[in-house]
Amino acid sequence: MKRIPKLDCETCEGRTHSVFADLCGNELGALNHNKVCNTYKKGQIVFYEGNMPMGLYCINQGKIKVFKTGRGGKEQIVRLAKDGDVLGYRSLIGNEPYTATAEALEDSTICFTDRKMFEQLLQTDPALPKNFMELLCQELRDAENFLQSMAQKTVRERLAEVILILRKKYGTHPTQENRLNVELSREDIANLVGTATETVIRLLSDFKDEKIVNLEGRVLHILNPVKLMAIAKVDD
Amino acid sequence: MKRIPKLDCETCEGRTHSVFADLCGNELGALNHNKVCNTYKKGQIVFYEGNMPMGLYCINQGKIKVFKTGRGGKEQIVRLAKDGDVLGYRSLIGNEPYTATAEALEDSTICFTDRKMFEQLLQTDPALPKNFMELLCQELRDAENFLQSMAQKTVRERLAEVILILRKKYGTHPTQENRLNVELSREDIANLVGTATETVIRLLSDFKDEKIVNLEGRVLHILNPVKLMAIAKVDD
DNA sequence: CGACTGGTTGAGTGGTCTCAAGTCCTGTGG
DNA sequence: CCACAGGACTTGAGACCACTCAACCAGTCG
Repeated sequence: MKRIPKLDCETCEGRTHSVFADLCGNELGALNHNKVCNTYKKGQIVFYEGNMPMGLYCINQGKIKVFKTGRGGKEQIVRLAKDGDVLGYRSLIGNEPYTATAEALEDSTICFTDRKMFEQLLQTDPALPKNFMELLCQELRDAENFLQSMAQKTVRERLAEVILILRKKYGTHPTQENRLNVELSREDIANLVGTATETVIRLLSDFKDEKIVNLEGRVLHILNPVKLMAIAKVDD
Repeated sequence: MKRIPKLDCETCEGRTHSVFADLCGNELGALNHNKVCNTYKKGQIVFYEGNMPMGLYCINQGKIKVFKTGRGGKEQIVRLAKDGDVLGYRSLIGNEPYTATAEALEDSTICFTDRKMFEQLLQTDPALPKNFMELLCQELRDAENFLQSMAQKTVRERLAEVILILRKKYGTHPTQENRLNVELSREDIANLVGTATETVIRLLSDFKDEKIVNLEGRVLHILNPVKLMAIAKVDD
């Protein structure tokens, strides 16, 4: 992690689609004045499970995984984040220690505002609580949907679902239509699906044999999204 | 379901611990004026997955399960509710169809306020958005914790965890210290744990043999909570 | 009294996990 | 440039947890 010169919220690409989309000039100014910006190298930790949140993280650029660590050290990824997403607000609002750890999946730049600023913004801007409520509702819906998948689907079905979720979250490569715009290790995929790494490898290999995806190392192409949806048993 | 005379929010036992705890006199009056009250018999549906929410439900008295229905009709219970809890706010705030069905676990009385009133209250009372944010944060944390359990624990471990969750949520019988204050069918327990009914029966029977619980039909006594916690691998 | 629902028990199957033995990469230092 | 170490990835074999299917019992209701 390394401090870098302040980025300007005003021109931040991600912000326009974020929970801070409709901050007015004054508030933006205050936010700009208060925050600090940092870069994180791939693999570096943004915050640790168990620590108290001191403020809010906003991703300017990059990809982050948020995971809980169980007995035996096995990770369960509970959220994925990208440019424009905020991090750590769950524990900040609930005023409790982080229940998960956030780690950079690739080199990322992330801004930080302290708790005080955050609470002040929450009070001055009436749209902000509303936006956060809606964000929380979405997250909760996603979590409950995935909970159901965990409980009722096979690993094969969940893997198909996860690949579709990755496409929805991170989209496809700018120039290559079918290429997922994120590269995860087999282990990360397993920790997302909730299974063993070996099982992911075997099933991905099956998908490749069935011409549903193509694999070149961590680069994944979706060749047959329709079939993938059929396997995942999702409708959208 | 049957309409009953209006209950008074002012004297509602549950409200004092609820998200509406700090409504002022004016707002309470408006709420009282607007709402309607109904009784639901055990097994009756409060709202259906897929329908649009028309307002907010507040449980005056009773117990409710909220579940999602998967292919093959298998239910996954995603939430349990009791006196003082609000229902259906997730979809109401998110302005989307219900993603789950709510059904009475026992005879219950539930009040209903329409969307308009709800939105008005949300704007007039600054504490309300805050309370809902905190509620959503809790729910999200619980959902993520349970997601991890689903992914990493065995059915036996999850069953132990669920029994402890039931105790935490509904408490114990007024007169019998160890007796769970809720009676669920084996199938409901299975739909909570995310397993087959037969598996729940076998494992509960194991717990009984090990003197961890006692069973008389649906009445469950926790004889050895320490051992239960050890099995569930939880800390609190 | 049958029909029905909820609970229980048994047998067999198979999906997934674990363990173990490699192979393939990639970065590093000589 | 090569050798090497370490991590990521792959493949195989065996074990077992949990599911499904099926039969049966107990209580309840019309």
